[in-house]
Amino acid sequence: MVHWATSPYSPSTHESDLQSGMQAYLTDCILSALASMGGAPEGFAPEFEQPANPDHGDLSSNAAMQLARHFRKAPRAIAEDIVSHLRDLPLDAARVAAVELAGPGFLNFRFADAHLANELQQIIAAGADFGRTTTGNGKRALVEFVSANPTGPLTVGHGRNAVLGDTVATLLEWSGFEVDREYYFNDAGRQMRILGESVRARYMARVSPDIPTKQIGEGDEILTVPEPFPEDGYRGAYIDDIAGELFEAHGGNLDTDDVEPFKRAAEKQIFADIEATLARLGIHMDSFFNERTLYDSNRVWEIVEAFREKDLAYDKDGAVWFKTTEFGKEADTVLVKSTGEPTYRLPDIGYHADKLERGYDLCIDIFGADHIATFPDVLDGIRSLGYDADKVDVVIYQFVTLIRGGEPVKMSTRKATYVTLDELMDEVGDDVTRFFFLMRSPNTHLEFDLDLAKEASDKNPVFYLQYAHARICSILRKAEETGLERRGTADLSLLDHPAEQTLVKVMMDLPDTIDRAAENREPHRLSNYLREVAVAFTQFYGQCRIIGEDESLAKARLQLADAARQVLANGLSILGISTPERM
RNA sequence: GCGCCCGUAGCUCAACUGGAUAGAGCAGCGGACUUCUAAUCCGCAGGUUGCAGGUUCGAGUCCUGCCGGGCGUGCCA
Repeated sequence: MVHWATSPYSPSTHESDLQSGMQAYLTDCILSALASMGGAPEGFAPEFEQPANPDHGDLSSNAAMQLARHFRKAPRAIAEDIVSHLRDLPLDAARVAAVELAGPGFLNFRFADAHLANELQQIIAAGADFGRTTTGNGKRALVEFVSANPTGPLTVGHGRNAVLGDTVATLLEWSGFEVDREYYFNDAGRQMRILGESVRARYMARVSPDIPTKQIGEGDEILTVPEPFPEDGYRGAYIDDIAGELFEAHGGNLDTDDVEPFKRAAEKQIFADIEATLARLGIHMDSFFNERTLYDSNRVWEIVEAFREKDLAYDKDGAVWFKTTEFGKEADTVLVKSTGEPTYRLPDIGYHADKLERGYDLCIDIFGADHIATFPDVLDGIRSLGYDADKVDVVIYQFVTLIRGGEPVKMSTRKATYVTLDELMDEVGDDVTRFFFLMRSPNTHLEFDLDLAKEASDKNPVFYLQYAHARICSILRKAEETGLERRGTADLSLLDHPAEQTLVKVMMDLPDTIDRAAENREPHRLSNYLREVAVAFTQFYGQCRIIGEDESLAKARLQLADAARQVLANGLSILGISTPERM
C-alpha cells in the first residue's frame, strides 16, 4: 500500500490493552534489570514479538541484540545478565512461568497458567466489545470511498472499493476513532451531460419509434442507437430502462430540447440503485458530498487566487497552470482548462481542504490503482494552502479480475460488458462477496474465482469461519438441553490442556490484530487472523470434549468455547459478514 | 523514458513493519465419522522468496542495478 503521508499513529501507541499489560510489565522488568547493569541508553524501549515457533515461548524480546552496540558486548552475554537480574527480581510467578535465553540472544518468556486464565476472564467480561481499543483516542476520522459518479450501476471494481472502505472505517471505529463515511460525487461534469443525452435519445426513440438510427463504435463494439444518441454515450440497458420509466410517467410530454430533466431523472434513479446495492452489502454512508458545492461557495476560485498569490499558479494558452514543478514534478499541470472548467485537481484540493476544516484528524481516501499518479498534486496543493497534509492518507487497491472456468472474464465499460456488483452478489452471495474482497492485501491484484466463490464447500474459506461459529452455537444449544449452565463463575484455571491454552493465546491477539489492521488499512490481516481462531477452536474441539466431562471442567470449557464464538462473531461483524447459528 | 505497485510451493496468497527452522488454503497422495455439526480433522509431499550485489549480529522485508508483469504518465476522472 502507498502511504503518501505519515499516519498519525506512533509506533509506541498501537499495542492493545491486553497485550500491552504483559508487555508493559516486562518492559518495566527489563528496564529495571538494565538499570542495575549500568543503565540503558536514554529512551530505550525493548521490542517484543510473538515467536512463530511455540518452542520460543509466548513473547520474545530482542533487547539484548538492540543493546549490543551500546554495551559493546555480545548479545548473548547481555541476555545472560538480563536473565539473571530478572530472576533476582523476581518475576511475578502469576504472570510469567519462565524466562529463557535462546538463539543469538533472545529473551523468551512463557506465560503462567494463571495469566492465561486471567486473560480469558477479561475476554469473557468484555464480550461483544472485546477487541476494541483506545488507540485512536477519540480522534475523528473520515473515510471517503466508493465515490462513483452516478452514471451507472456499481461494478465489481467498485465493490472492492466499497467493501474495503467500509471495513477500514469499522476497523478504525474499533480502534478508538470516531468515524464518518462519506461519498464524494460530481453531478455537473461532462460525464453527467452525456448520461442525460443518452437517456434523452432513448426516450425520444420511445416516443417516436420511427426515429432514425445510426451505428456507433467499430469492430465488435458496433451498436445501433437512435440518431440523437451521443457518440460516446452510455450503452447499458439501464439507460433504456430509465427512459422507459420516463415515458411511462410522462408519455411524450417531456421537452426534449432541455437535457436537464433527463439528467436529473437518471441521476436520481442511479443513485437509488447504488444506495440499494451498498445497503445489500451493509454499507451506509453518513454523508454525500457534492462537488458542486465547491463551485457554489466559490471555494475553487478562491484556491486559484491563493495559488496565484503564492506564485504557484499562472496563465498560459488560455488555461491556468499549477506549478507542480515546484514540488518536484517534471511538468506543470493544468488547473483550469481553457474552457474555464477546472480539472479534477482543483475541486479535489478544495474538497480535502473542506474535510480538514471540518475538524477531522484523519482523512482516508480509498482509490483504485489508476488514481495513483493524481494524488501527490492534491497533497501538495493543500499543503501549500497551509493545511496539514499528513492527516490525509490514501489507500490504493489493485484491480479485480473475475475468473470463471479458469479464464478471466473480460470487462469493458465502453462495451457495457462489465459485471455489476449486484450480479456478483446474486451469483455468489453477500457474505462471500465481502469476504473475497477482504481476504487479500489491497496491494495485490485480486483474482476473484467465481467457481470457487460459489462452491459452498470446504474450498471456500468464508464458510470455514462461519462453520466454526455455527458449530459452537450448536454446542451451546446442546449444553443448554443437558442443563449445563454457561453463565456464572467457572474455574478457568482448569484449562490446562495445550489445545485450550493455544486457543486462549490466539484469542488474546484480537485487539492487537484489529489495531494493526486499522493502522495499516489492511482488513485481510483480520480475516487471516480469524482463520487462526477457527483453526485453534477446531483443534480444541477435536481434542477436548465439553458435554459429559466433570461439571467444573465442562463449565470452564463451555465458557472457553463461548469466548471463541464471541471472538469469531466480533471479527466477522467487523468484516461485515453474518454469523449463522446453524449451517 | 519517468512514477507507483507486484514478483514467495503446481495455483491463489500470508509472513506481526529487520528476527530464530519462510507459512496457510486449494490441487496431489495416504488415513479418520457408534462421539458436542465430516461445510471437519490428522499425516505425507511440495522452496536458491525473479536475478546480481550492498547495508548488519540477522534480509522475503531496507538500499542500488538488472529481468518480468500490472497501473499510470491528458486542457478525462
